[in-house]
Amino acid sequence: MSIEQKQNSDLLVSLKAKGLRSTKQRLCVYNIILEKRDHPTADDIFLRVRKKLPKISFATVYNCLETFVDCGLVKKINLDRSSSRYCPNLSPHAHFKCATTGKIIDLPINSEALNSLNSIIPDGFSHVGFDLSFHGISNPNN
Amino acid sequence: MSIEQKQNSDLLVSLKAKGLRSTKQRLCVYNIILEKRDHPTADDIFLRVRKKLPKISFATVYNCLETFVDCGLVKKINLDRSSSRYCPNLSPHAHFKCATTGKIIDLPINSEALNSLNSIIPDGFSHVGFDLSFHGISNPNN
DNA sequence: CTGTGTGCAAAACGTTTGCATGCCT
DNA sequence: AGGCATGCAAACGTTTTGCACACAG
Repeated sequence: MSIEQKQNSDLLVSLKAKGLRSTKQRLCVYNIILEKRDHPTADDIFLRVRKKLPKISFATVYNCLETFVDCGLVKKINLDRSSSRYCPNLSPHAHFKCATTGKIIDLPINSEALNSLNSIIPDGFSHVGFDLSFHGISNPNN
Repeated sequence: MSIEQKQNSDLLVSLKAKGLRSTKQRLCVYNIILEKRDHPTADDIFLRVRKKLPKISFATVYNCLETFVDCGLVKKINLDRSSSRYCPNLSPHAHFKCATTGKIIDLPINSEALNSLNSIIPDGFSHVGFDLSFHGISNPNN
């Protein structure tokens, strides 16, 4: 089974679990997000998907993305007021935005650092999720 | 010297250091941000400032806010795609957004947790700043 | 006086909506 | 066959812009 087929079957399961239909637009958008994992914006995704599905609309891209976020398949990240970006990395991680290259890099968060993050939250607060981003200059080798 | 005078003198020093002029609009916007410290949006600020300066424009509020952010007097926070919010707390802290009340609470970050955050960043990366936010349910007493 | 900051209106930008049509199940 | 998903265009909310005027230094 190819990686893409594996990915599609993940998608099918997740959609079915939510009572959602499998469409070629959803499959294509999902594969595009998994392909480069470069934190594309909705517009980036629209342009890439249109190469394969020239008739797809912007609204459909947004619909698909919202569906995936609701299913927990994709994370929406808002580093600033510009476009939201979409990330298929579901394990605990932070984002580092390089001021020089503009690239966004995933930084894994180990359990020790995760505990430390939890310690910031006062007792009695129920903690559902977090967003952590850094900005600076990444290593030139990256 | 009143707290407001102290605050204004901070602003005057910071503006002067950047070669910027002191205007009644800037003083008023700055005081509004310091007053309630409830992470107001630009629109919130506009409405509050207009009570004191009825002729102020939206563009001026945005200009002031951008100036303050550039001076490092105020932090701009983007928790989601809705309006940016402005925060005068300059010490290291995270934000907790309560899903029930919608309130945003500052959570101080001690030096231990700060070190832990730094440990997430790979060697060779120069780290300029971070943004950390949590969402969940805050303690009902808050 | 000089020119930066302001007020106004319109534009820009990313995203969402309403509605008719298409297609998955 | 039924109804959810799509495509289109227009609307939306937030923020930025261009320009003439005001006022701080």
